[in-house]
Amino acid sequence: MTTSNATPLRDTYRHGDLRQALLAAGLELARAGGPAAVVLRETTRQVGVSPNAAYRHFSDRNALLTAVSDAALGLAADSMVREVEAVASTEDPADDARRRLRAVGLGYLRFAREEPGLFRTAFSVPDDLARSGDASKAGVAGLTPLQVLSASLDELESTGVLPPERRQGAELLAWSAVHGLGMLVIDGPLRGLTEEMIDGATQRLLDMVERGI
Amino acid sequence: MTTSNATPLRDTYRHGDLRQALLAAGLELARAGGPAAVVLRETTRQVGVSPNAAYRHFSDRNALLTAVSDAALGLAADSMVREVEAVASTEDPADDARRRLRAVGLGYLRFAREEPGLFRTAFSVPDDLARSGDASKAGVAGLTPLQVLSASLDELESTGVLPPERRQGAELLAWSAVHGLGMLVIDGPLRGLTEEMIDGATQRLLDMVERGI
DNA sequence: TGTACATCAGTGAACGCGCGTTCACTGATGTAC
DNA sequence: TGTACATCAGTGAACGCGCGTTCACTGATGTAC
Repeated sequence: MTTSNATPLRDTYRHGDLRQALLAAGLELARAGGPAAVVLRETTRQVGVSPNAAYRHFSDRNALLTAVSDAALGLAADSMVREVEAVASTEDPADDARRRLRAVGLGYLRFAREEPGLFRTAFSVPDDLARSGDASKAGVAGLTPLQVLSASLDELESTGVLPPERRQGAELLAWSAVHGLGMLVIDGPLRGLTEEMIDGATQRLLDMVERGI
Repeated sequence: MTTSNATPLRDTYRHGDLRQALLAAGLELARAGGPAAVVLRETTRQVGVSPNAAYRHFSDRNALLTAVSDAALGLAADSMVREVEAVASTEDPADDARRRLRAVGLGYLRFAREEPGLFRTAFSVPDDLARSGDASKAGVAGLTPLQVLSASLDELESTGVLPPERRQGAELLAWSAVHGLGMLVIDGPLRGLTEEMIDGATQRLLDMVERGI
């Protein structure tokens, strides 16, 4: 099964592009039910194809889930980028950088709250920092979530807000804080909080990151 | 099935205490394989009892998983309490309080790293803040993880380290930071980090919480 | 104290289900001459 | 341009598996008289 994860060598298929169609169907299943809902047979059913047809494009169920998970990470990146781009620039670059870092966190948490199924799927496949910049995990802007965060932290450093000695590894701190709140809010003990409470907690959490990073 | 979740009315059973035995077996399965490994049939197999015997003590598989999850939370609380108790008191109560809050976080992260299967199981059953103090989630000290954290924050306030206006909701901030790091480290993109790197990240994360809470 | 009876924890067998995966195949498409 | 052939995306049928759950039961234990 050499073509399973690679770009197909031909560009004509009976189906059109079954790989893409399966991926899209898998994403919808993940959106509605998280990683466990990405069932190979159901995915093919959605597309209207026999179950084993999937094996032409994915070596097994796990390869499909990984592809769906990567795509979900790309969508998370999109949400983050969208929030960052909504920040208007002023003549105070340091303040802009600060507000953009907050936007990164806001976009991440917005994604977790609006698409909990995709959020859980994005982090359901064990990953590695070394692969957190893979193009397969990038959104439409071409950046992965980690890269969006890193770029924001770079800006924070270059504008003098973040001292250089605190720059290295700062990703882990910001990411942890925001990831933890996301997890606790969608699945965990903070599930029962009202929208307003979550908004408040989010702002205070971003304050903490800004102050403590 | 009225006796499923309650304490049995009789104290003699053929098995001794099947409910407890199933719970213990479920915990071992969770320890090794996370929540998905808590399979009802496998649990009864471990105990040496027929599959349907479990239905005398748990209304269904989900009730068993919930009980296992609660027990795992209790073990997390134990780990936190152990770390807090290892902090020697000095004549500086404010510094003691600070170091004890760090110990709370350290115990939480130690549990996540040493028992990833139990950690994941503890947070696999959707919960509610209102139920985060239930006795079923308490460890040997009688406290749940949230209660251990709250007690530490109370101490931080009473010693004047944490201003009263920042006390409310401070649980969410500390919890999020530490929970996120735990999740990212055991399952997520930070899985590949060395022990030393995780230790370093932990210290910096606790610095951030202390500074930013 | 002895006996008859009720309780109910655990048994044994079976169920339907849906899953992931494999097999031998078919027939539309692309290509070489 | 026409024909023969090779490729290979998708088919149809089947598999073994282990799951959660239900059924009618049994026989040891506790209890009432």
